[in-house]
Amino acid sequence: MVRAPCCEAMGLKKGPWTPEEDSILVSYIQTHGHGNWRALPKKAGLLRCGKSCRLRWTNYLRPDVKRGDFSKEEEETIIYMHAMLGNRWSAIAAKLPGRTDNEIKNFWHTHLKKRLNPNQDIKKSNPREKVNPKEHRENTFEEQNSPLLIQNESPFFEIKTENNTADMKHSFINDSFEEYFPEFDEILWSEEFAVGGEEEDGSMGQSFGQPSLRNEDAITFWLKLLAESGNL
DNA sequence: AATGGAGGCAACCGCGAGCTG
DNA sequence: GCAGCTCGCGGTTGCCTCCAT
Repeated sequence: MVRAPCCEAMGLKKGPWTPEEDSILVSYIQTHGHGNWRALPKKAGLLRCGKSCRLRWTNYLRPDVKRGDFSKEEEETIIYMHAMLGNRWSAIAAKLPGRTDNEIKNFWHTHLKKRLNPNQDIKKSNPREKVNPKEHRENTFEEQNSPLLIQNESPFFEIKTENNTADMKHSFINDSFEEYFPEFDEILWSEEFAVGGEEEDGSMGQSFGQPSLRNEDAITFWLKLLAESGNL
């Protein structure tokens, strides 16, 4: 398959968006809808690629995007969802109306990650060091799929809040997940783990497909499995 | 007041999935 | 079934701001 050339080939603009560009994009979409993103910038008269327009719209210009600090509830939701889903930012964002995956991802990396793993602070000696993306993806498979368990080597985690009033300690194995997120299984099963949804290791989809497992049982099963593999 | 490092955030890149002809 | 295209996602980068010295 041949990749469609992106922006740079056509001398299109990159970098931060100006207020003028924003207003052009907003007014075009409000009038015509976004339709085909690739064709949009040309029609709207923007020197940007469609990808850039889509990103700008979905992350910042959409009217329903919520700006500002994350609430305590939102933080806790992110932490819990991340513990369950790993770096599935879009799935986590689906649980937080008005928040975008990019925003959540940034928030996680800049605030929550450190708070949850103060000792495992990302190697800071050379933060801009280039990493081979391919290699990186392969190496971080475990982290992506069971970050909580890898990071803490225990099926527990603590949420440290600024005033420490909401410190929590969860046991995923013992607590009822639905207690915290009654509607979560809807996302988990309909969006994320529906037929063949997650098959990087070649087994997940298959096992999740087992109709005899209740949702909670299945979650428990996978958490136990991940916990065990983390101790190997 | 100048400067250098660290942190935060907006934006880009590359890949895979899904759709269509 | 295949090729080409678009879209969405997650990882990464680069710039800007803030703060300590």
